[in-house]
Amino acid sequence: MILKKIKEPAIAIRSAAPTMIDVATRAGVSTMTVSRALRDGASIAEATRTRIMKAVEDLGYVLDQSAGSLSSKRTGFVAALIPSINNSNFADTARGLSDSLAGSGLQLLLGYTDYSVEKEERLIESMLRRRPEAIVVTGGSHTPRGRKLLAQAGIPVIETWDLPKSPIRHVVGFSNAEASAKLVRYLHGKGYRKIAFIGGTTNRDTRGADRRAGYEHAVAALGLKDSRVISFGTPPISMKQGGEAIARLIEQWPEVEAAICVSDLSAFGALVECQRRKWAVPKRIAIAGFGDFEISSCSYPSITTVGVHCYDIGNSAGELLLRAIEGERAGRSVPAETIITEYAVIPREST
Amino acid sequence: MILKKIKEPAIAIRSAAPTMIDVATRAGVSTMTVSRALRDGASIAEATRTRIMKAVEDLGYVLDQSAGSLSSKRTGFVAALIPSINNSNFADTARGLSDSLAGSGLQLLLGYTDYSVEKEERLIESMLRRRPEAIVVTGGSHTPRGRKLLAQAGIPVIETWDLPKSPIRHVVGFSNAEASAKLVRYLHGKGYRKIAFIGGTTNRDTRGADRRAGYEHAVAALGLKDSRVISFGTPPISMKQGGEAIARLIEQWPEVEAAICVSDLSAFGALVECQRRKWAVPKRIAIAGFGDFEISSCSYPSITTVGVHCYDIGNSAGELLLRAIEGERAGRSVPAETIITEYAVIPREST
DNA sequence: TGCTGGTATGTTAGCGATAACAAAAAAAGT
DNA sequence: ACTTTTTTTGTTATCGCTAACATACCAGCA
Repeated sequence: MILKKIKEPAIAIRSAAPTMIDVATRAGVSTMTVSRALRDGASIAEATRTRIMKAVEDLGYVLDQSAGSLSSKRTGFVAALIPSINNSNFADTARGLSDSLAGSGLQLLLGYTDYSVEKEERLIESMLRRRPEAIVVTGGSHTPRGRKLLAQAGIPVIETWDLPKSPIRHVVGFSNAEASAKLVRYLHGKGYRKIAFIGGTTNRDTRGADRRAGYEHAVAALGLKDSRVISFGTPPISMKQGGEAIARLIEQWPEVEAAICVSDLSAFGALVECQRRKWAVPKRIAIAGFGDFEISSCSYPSITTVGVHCYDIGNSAGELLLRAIEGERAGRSVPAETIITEYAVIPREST
Repeated sequence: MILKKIKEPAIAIRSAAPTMIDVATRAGVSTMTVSRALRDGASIAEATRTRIMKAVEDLGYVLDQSAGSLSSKRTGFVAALIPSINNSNFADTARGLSDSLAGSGLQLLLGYTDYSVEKEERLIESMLRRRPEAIVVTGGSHTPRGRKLLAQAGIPVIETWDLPKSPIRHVVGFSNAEASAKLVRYLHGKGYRKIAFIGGTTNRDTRGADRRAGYEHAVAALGLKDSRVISFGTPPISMKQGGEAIARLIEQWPEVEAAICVSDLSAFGALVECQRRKWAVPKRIAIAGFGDFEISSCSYPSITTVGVHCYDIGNSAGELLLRAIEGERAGRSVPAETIITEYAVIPREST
């Protein structure tokens, strides 16, 4: 009889993962003391802490944060939505964000929208179900419902990589149109007059669309008569598509002197296509990209581009969001902030 | 008196985000019914469901999954650790994983280890705190404690991108050493005899180290007297470092005929450096990479490489993990599985 | 009319942790 | 020795949801 009494709980306890109660029992303290020992900053007698840690180690216990966040009302999540995980620009932003969060105990919940606002809306909702303490999105274009969800979420919202006309709250970005226009003016200053733009076929990539708009605006402002736009491939366009696009460009407008590509990847594809066809770059045609990917500085000839501080966008967003979270928790009202990140035309050998 | 009673809760309730109780009250049902309405597959009268959805809409209610997972014991998380978020190979794997999870209701918790097993250990622990239903890691090298945490977690564990000697449980990958050896044999078959290897300085990138080992083994097996290894830069080495490395290689062993680079990025950097120095590729020196990044097919000349099915590694890992989760929940014992993914030498212009 | 078998909804009791307060123990001061 | 203060630990009551079981309801049929 006594034997049975001892045996049963022993078996029952080992079948499932240990909980804080198991640790507390083993260390001879209450769960609250265990909870305190596992977070830093709480006042615990050193001997007790050691005893608890021993029990934790013995049982292989790992704290359950979902349970903790339910009672503490802090999930420790920050949600971030980027268009693509395969684009080194956005990956850099994610890294910047992740790095700025390190040490704060916040964990990044990453989602990728595949450049679709509909997918973004679904992601916003599924992220919000996890009760993140802040959310970072890319760009200022959202579905009406997505926008509403963000606005009503009751957490800091940061839109990045763009300067939306009517931002939801905080912004960390720059004007893609203005950056693109700056590149046009740079080419104009170098003497090029017949300047073309290569981009994707749809406006799915809103930043790409903004760059095109900036190009058209700048070309008109400079009094260059015609704009020459090649739209080819579903955004984001690849290296290969950049190559095909430049072939079409030269076929359609043989007089063209320079091409601005929507991204460095397509610019590199265009450059290589020119090399294969023995069109000298920049003599026969100059090529410029956007984004300052590693490849633009490494190719031969190296590619003129617009340097964007991708990592900093993420990093600044992270710092802004930490400030906002802390402010809101302290009951202060946090004013909407817009951080404009820098960019610059980087002249290289291809123009 | 009565007025006060009515007012107070009204004020109190509106201050915070609405909970399921608010929705239930508004729709005139119990929270259980709301809970059922918000998940599919439950038997609910259509009229009731409509009424509940209306209340959800009116209140802007979003389900709290952390609370739900506490009681249902299912968090809906899958953790995945990759070395770098900026490497398109691993990003592809993450995408494959994410895609295979879509529709299952599972969400990816991504972490990057920066090629460090120590950082991996910390990440494993912080991921485990979120009680993921499965965990995917890159490679078979872990700290002893990391290994123990994984083994004791009580969830399916999948090691990827490698074929570990003693796997923890499931594996989806291939032998990097064998793949690298295959590339050596391919070059040997093309008549190259003085073959070099370019990689990083440390073994932090264990797959890179395996590739070097495979190279050395194959060179010895073919009876080629000397191995020529250039170690340069902290892994993962960049395009620029690939360029510097090949310059050193030619300086040190001018007789060298072919170079295998640890990745396509460094191979591209090496290629461009050769072009700048007017060393013909492949005539003066042949160059091969690893990974079949987009750049290797797009560069001019295009780069011979080993094609690895990165996306499939992630995708297969996802499918395997879904099976394992389902099996464990059904009480079945799930046998350890090893899925070997394909790879192939892709001959191109650079060799 | 009463019984069966299904569908639709409600009730109760946690899930595993932490906040907020309470109490006990130890240290310090007089 | 006896307060007073500080440090350490414990108690109780949730957090917001869902599992498991209980019950009400309805149609169909003998």
